[in-house]
Amino acid sequence: MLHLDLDAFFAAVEQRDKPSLRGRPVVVGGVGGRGVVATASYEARAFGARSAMSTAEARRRCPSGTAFLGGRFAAYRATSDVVMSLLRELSPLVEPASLDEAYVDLAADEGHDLSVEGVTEIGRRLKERIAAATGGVTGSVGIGTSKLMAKIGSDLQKPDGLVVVPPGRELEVLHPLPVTRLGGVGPATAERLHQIGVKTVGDLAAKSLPDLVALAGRAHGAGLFALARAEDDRAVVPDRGVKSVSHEETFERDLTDLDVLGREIDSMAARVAKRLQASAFSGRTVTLKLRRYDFTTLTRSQTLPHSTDDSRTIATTARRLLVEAGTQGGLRLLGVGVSGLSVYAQGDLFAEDLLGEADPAPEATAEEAPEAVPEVELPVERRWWPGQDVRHEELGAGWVWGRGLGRVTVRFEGPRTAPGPVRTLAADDPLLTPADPPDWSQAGGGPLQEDR
DNA sequence: TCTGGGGTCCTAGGACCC
DNA sequence: TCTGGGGTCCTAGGACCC
Repeated sequence: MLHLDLDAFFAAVEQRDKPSLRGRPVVVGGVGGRGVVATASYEARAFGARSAMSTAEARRRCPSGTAFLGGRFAAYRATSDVVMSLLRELSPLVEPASLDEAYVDLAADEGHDLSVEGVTEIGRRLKERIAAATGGVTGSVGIGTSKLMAKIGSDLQKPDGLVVVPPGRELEVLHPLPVTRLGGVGPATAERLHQIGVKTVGDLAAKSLPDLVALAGRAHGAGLFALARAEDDRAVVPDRGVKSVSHEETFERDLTDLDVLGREIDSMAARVAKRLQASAFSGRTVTLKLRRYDFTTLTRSQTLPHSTDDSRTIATTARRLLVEAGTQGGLRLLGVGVSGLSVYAQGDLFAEDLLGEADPAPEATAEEAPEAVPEVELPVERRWWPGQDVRHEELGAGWVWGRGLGRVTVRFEGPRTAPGPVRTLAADDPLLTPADPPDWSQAGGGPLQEDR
């Protein structure tokens, strides 16, 4: 089994596409007042910036000149797709765990030499090919006899690491590690384990199955008992079906007004419906998620008699659940989700058509979706966000560094240019427009990164 | 200027059914 | 004329992952 973990992935893509940021601290995540860090570059980690930390805290820790960027998920997905394709050349059994992580069952391809030397060479060549194909994004690779050992291995020498755990050596690698390195041991389980004197995986292995079941529940307890012994027969599942679709939003300020919140629900329901329609799914259970002013979080759900992918049905249900739950004290977050998904959808009116005919139905509802999204007039500088790709008709391609007071600051550079100049423009400059992510690949077949 | 957003899985109680 | 039992569905919440 091989596990790949791309290093500080979002930040690495930003540094690739923005030459002026190479070698400098970069933080990617929410850039608003209530944002948190998704990824910090290794330069930013040196100042204490960490994933899941509030962006405000990361700003306090990092020096001025640190880039704080919102995410460019289209760019991350495109790079992730390139990497996943390389993995699929190794084996038909590839399980992406996220944009930046995947498991590969090397044994599913009979051509591989699965000796320690053989898999080491596979890992080495894979890392080279990834760096070359992505314009320099690096990854850490772990290889072992199970998903557990592969994942542990990829974590041991980050960044740009390669660790092979030879068969038979699992426990000597595993037992000295802190229990928190096991997947499934988060803050709550770690705290309870510490209370019974368990700090390392070796400590965990000394506990009985009934003790662990009492501590963590039946499934989780049995899972911990097995993992502590390096017993792990979890298979690589190439395509885990989607189980739910949701959208949620934390507001800049807490909201109380039912009309305002209702419009937020409409817009979130429209986004969820659009994604359901795009994937030809619909679902029966609508869930509303609320986070109150004091951070207490609750969900309310209703299962409908028929599957739906209709934004109005979703919105109406969610609005009803909001009225029942109440907005007392103010809400900092609302979320709308649909679960209980099935492939054929659109309620019983259309179900017959969809099942019976090749033509997958005129999607009238899809065309109507935008009507539910109110086009709110934003302050002119709010059109721009840090990290965003833009193009200026005279100055060329660049990205947004900052904004405010009716102005926007843009650095004009791209993945294949030298660090470029900065210009401050009027936020309503008609020559400035949002742009697609830049192309980092060497389309003309020129020298690749590895030649440097 | 504390604490995101997208998910998954598990547990537990009550309703309901045979 | 004390209280079956097992399975499924629904709802809610919690833990966890990246």
